Amino acid sequence: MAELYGSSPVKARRTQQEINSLKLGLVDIVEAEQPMTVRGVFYRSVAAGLIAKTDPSYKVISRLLLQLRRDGVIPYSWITDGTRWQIKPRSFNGMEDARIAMVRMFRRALWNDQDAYVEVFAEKDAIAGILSAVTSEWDVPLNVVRGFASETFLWSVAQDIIAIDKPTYLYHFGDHDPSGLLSAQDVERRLRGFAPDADIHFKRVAVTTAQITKWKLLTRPTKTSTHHRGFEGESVEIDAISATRLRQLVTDCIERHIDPDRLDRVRGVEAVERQSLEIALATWGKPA
DNA sequence: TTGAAGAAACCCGGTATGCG
DNA sequence: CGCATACCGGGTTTCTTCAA
Repeated sequence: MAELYGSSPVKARRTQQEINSLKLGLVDIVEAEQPMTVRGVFYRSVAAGLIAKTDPSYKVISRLLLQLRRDGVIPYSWITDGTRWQIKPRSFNGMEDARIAMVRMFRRALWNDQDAYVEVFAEKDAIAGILSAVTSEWDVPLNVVRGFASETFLWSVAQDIIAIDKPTYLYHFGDHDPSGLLSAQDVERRLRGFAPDADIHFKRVAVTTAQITKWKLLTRPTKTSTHHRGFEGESVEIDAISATRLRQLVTDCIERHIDPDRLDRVRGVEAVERQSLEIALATWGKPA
């Protein structure tokens, strides 16, 4: 059996051939699921058995992805970095430009007419891209926690929940490992603390032990130095679940709270309003 | 040359240890 | 005993340094 890179106690260097086949594997992964984060590619590589889940291995992946992009093999647009951002006011190249943008971005708040309110939580950036494809479509907030949530962040989420004042359904996506479970529990506990009167229903959607057996997910040894009390068995990264299944999971979570008749009505109103907006703005900025 | 390791930036929880 | 601190665990990305 081939030794996984990085798992050997001997620091064996990769040959050029091994590096090349690793690169081919990376290209396959990125091509299939782009856009994704460097971290996301790393986890997918682990799930695919390409590399061990260790810090050095992560660095190898990140370096190879750098090369592949600089060499023009992988387009830059296929790799995303949600941790750096730009602050800039929205500005327009004239009124016509503004008019087009306004009509395009107009959306009716879908949940105003629904009896429930939904938010989704992701433990890490690596799956945020996958989940956001669905949450955006449904106008659902996606909260990316990054390990353990900050007090600041949870407080502001709680303020939204309090203000909306409806039965609130929170769905959490994270790893099946001691800290992952604790982090989810911690999000729930602190949110309830900040919004004690809110009607909150919190559910950890993934990774569950049922999913591990049902989908035969790739496991890794559990680190047992902290947080491990009461945790049995191997750990599983949420990245081991395919993007398709993850998308299906979120879709199910969200759609069960949607009343289709009311949705139809909102969509109808939205279409009419967008049209009105277009008409109203048609002469905007043009000489009478 | 390049792989491995360390550092930097930031947010956390839990536990062990030592001090007062 | 209670508190502060250190260190381990969880999350992300990139750059620099050192050794083979």
